[in-house]
Amino acid sequence: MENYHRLIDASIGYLVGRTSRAIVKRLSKKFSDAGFEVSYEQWSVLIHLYRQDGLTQQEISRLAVKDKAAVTRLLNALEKKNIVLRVPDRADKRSNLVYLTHKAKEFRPELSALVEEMLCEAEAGISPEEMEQCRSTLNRIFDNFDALNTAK
Amino acid sequence: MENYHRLIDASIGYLVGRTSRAIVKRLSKKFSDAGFEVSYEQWSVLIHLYRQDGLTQQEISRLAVKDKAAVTRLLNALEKKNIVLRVPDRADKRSNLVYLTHKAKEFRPELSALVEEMLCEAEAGISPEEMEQCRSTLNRIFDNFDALNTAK
DNA sequence: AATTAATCGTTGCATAGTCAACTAATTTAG
DNA sequence: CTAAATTAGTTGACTATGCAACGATTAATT
Repeated sequence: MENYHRLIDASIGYLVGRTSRAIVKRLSKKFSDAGFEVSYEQWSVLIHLYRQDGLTQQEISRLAVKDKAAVTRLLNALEKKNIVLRVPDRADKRSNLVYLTHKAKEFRPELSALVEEMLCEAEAGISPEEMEQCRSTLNRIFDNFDALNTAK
Repeated sequence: MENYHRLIDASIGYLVGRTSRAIVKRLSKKFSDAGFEVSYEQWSVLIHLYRQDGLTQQEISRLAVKDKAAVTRLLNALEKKNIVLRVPDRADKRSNLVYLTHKAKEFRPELSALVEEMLCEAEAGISPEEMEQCRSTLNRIFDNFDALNTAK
């Protein structure tokens, strides 16, 4: 009977899919409860800018592992809320350089704290070694697909 | 500097998110290349029906870990393509029982084979023990969030 | 038995993600 | 140096997701 187990409950697609949705749900709730008008996905763009300001959209797309069209729309939302700023690159007129506003810098610590909270919730009852092992395996799986998706 | 590492590259949200998207992308390509008009998400509903026919939409929603509105729409798409069939439950007039059509049963082996292929690609160069460990950790993480998301 | 609760499914609204087509700018080849 | 190829970003079309509100039906209370 249980030829299905491998295709469902034990399928890595099922496991990462539902975990991903649960995380988005949890962090979105934390953000909105705390009164921030930032979605999880918008955060996933912001965090790269917090690490380094003035990236092009292409760079953000690559770092966040999202389609450049998705990045365009996330930035539209963030720009409308005065959280980021697009500045045309004078050296290459095709590019925009994306900068954080003062407002964005101001609430960085609070957002980071909420994300830290979420990460702790995720890891409850799981040893650091086990988490590290899991991260490493997820990286290997992603690399396997990345090679296939980009190559062919 | 690298306070950011934990919030980005090593963040479980980042890792499961990008892996999930890579899997959806890969399997969608496999399905469409093979000429099937079924998306990954539609498959994620179908698979539960292959295991057991005649579920209610509520049951599918719970099994697939998706909002019931999402299930309604996936079933609309599947029904339009004559892959599933909604039958009003005579015992409880609020419910529909969802059945597979002959067509769906016919292409089950081929779809399953493509999913198996994808799972093998995912696990390339990773030992069975490591995969099992990863699955177990992902289950624990999901359970952590599930408790929080449903409880509060 | 009648009112109140809860449940099943649908719909409207909002956010995301991808692909393909397109414009504008830049780089590479001939 | 011009023509072709590449790159950056935007837009439109399509799919998927979740939340909240709703009507219909069933279950629970009193």
